[in-house]
Amino acid sequence: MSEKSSKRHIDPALAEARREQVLTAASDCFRRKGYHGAGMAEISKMAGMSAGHIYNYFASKEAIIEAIIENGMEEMFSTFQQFEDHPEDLVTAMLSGTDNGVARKLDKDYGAMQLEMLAEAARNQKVACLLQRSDTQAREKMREVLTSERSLIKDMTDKELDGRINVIFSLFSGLLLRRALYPELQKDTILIALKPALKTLLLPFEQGCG
Amino acid sequence: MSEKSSKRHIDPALAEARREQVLTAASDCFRRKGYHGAGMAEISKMAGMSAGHIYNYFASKEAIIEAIIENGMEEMFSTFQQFEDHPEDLVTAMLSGTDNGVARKLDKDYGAMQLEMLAEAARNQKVACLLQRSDTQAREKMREVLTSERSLIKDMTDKELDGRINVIFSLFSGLLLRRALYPELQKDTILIALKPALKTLLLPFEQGCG
Amino acid sequence: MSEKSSKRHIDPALAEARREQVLTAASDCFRRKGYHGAGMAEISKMAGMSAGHIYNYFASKEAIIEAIIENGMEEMFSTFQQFEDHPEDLVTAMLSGTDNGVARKLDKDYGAMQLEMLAEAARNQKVACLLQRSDTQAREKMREVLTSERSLIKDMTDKELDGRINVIFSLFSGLLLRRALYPELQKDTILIALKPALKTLLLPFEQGCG
Amino acid sequence: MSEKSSKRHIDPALAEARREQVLTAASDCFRRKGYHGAGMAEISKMAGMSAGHIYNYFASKEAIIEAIIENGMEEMFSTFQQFEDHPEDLVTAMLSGTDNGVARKLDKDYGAMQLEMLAEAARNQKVACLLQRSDTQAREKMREVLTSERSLIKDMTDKELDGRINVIFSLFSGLLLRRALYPELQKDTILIALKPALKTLLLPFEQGCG
DNA sequence: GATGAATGAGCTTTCATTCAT
DNA sequence: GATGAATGAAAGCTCATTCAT
Repeated sequence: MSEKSSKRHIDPALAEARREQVLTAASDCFRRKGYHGAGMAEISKMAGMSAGHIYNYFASKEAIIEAIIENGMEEMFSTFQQFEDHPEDLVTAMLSGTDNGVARKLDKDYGAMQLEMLAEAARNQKVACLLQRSDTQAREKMREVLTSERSLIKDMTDKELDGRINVIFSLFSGLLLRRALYPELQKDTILIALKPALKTLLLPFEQGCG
Repeated sequence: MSEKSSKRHIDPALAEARREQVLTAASDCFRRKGYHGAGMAEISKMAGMSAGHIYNYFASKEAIIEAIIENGMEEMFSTFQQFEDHPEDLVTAMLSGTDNGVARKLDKDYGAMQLEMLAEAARNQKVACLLQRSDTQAREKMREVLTSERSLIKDMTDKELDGRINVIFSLFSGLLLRRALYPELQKDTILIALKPALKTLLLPFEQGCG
Repeated sequence: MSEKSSKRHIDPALAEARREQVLTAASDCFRRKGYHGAGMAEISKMAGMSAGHIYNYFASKEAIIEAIIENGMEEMFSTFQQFEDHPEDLVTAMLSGTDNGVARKLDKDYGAMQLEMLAEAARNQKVACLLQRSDTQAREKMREVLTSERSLIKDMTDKELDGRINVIFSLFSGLLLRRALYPELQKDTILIALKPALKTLLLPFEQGCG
Repeated sequence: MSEKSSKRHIDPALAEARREQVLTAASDCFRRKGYHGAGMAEISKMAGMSAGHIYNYFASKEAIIEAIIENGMEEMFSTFQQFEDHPEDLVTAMLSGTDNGVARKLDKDYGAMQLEMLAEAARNQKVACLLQRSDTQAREKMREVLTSERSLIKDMTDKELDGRINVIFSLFSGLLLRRALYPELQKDTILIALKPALKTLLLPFEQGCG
């Protein structure tokens, strides 16, 4: 659970700065070489400190990727935050938010790191749990949005709601793989088809799609 | 780089059989343990030959996974093959094929290996090329289907077509990540929302979606 | 329990020879540097093989010292074997056997290795168990000798017998420490006092010692 | 080699107090974890000062154990001190003192540390010298006792005296090893046989032992 | 063709020690 | 005097790869 080494530091600001150095360096290394391919030696060199010293801030290499994931979780939630802030109707809000979402998924570095973590999750229970926890929270936030007063599909069965949410998430996270498999693909090309699909998923199915 | 050892074999048929033994064994090991988790010792035991002997057929461990990807390309995108075989109308065909597609994406070991390959593509040019080539072929096959006579959207701009195809692919491949992030998710829950979304993507957008 | 790596070897004679090489080298290193002070690199160099290769014969560094102990146990039993082989009366037999026993305890290398193992036993449960098992077997062998027909103290209480055996063992094993603390001490000087003490411990106490 | 750091201290009394803090803490740690098992971090925490600061008082970790041995010498062999203080006859005095001696030798932590030092002596000349010097002093003290007027064996050859002293020491120090090899052994069981053996060693051999 | 013994570079991690503050 | 951040040289161990047979 606790990704931090239990060592006490006299200057917490310095310690936090050092932790950030390590996380930044490690993210970069993992992205380029993968979790298993990146060695502590390389990470330490890039972080500008000795390998041994890293262990004053992180208990293990595994603790480093866990911290990276936890950092990433907060960022993910900001995506959903904007839906609540918008006073407009939900479909419009979500569609306008989509632009940013697509751009992020198609970013090479962001995507590589996400894929690396997902692949690691298949073999590493701890990593899997962190990612699943994060995903569950994101789905719950989404459920709140979709069942709020202004939602047009607020009176759905739980199961249908679950299906819709997961397909929406699938749609977005699948873009990660598009980037890997078709790097030249442009955001606006995607949006041509993504917006109608999303609209379908945010409105009652019967409505006009017979 | 080259996935085959350049060694000449006196009995090419035997050599090919041996290569198959190795690929079969390695696929199984990689699926269960991951690329990094599976060792040559384990692969060689399962392939029924010595570890050293494998190097008469493959230049390296990396060459093995490259060969697996190459072999696996057809299967990987065979989901779309069946669309051509069906004489019915396209939407129906695709929806009926969806069942199998979803099931496969939700299989744990299959998904883990796919993710591992995709993550590897982010840092291994050879792997990336193989996967991209495979994806390109699949998209072209899809394009043929969607522009065939029986398609309802055969008169689209290339760009819109490209967008639709990529979003459809996104939708399916995103399920890989759903499996990793939400293992309890059931196929039928997904289908509730997946089918309407797919229908939207296979019909003209104006038609009934305001 | 099993001190051997589970790896199968096609030529057991070669494997056994390699194991011996390692055990000989490791004994020497442990003697000179101690268990913690001797590194696998040094052992492997002295054994004439790579460090990695040692792990084909022993599962860990700990397994090596365990094997050394187990080898030493057999040797220890040969000391007691001679008591049974002698047709003479017990006191004479044991006294004559004492010469060898003293000589061995005073041997520098033998003693250093024994001490190293005993010190390790204080922190390492596995090592402690092996040594204790060995000691228990030795005490039981001794008990058989002392309660055999020709023994003059065969009708003792168990407790007194236990006391005598342990004091005899103490007397001999204490010589290990004499060697460390007083290296110039000669065997014949020891024997002057050791033999009468031993005689006391092998005869009824009342007999003439009032 | 030199157990003290050569650093000059402005307040020698404070420096000495700090040295004692370190030695007390280190003794405790070594006793519980062994020389190799105890780290400077742990010692420094227990000593109430920073790890780095210890190096103002001791040149190295090794210097600490050397100082401990030097400090501990008197206590280590104080068993024999009491013989001089007793006004009674020697055999009685020694036998009564035996109780304490046995108890101490059978104490687990005390014994573990003694063994560790003795093992260390086999490879560390400085440690060996300190221990040998201490042992020599103890043997000389013993020699004085055994050649005092009240001793029954005061007219012995030097060689026989040396033999007797060393066997007596062997007998006691061998108990250290008994504790390691047979932890359940009780003090009273030992004493049953230890006392007669000791008596033999403190009286002329001819007297009643035929 | 086939083996598996053997290598050696690499891994993560630990810890005695140094030194700027 | 005193700190603890920082170092760096090990440590034990793994494993893809090579090669004599």
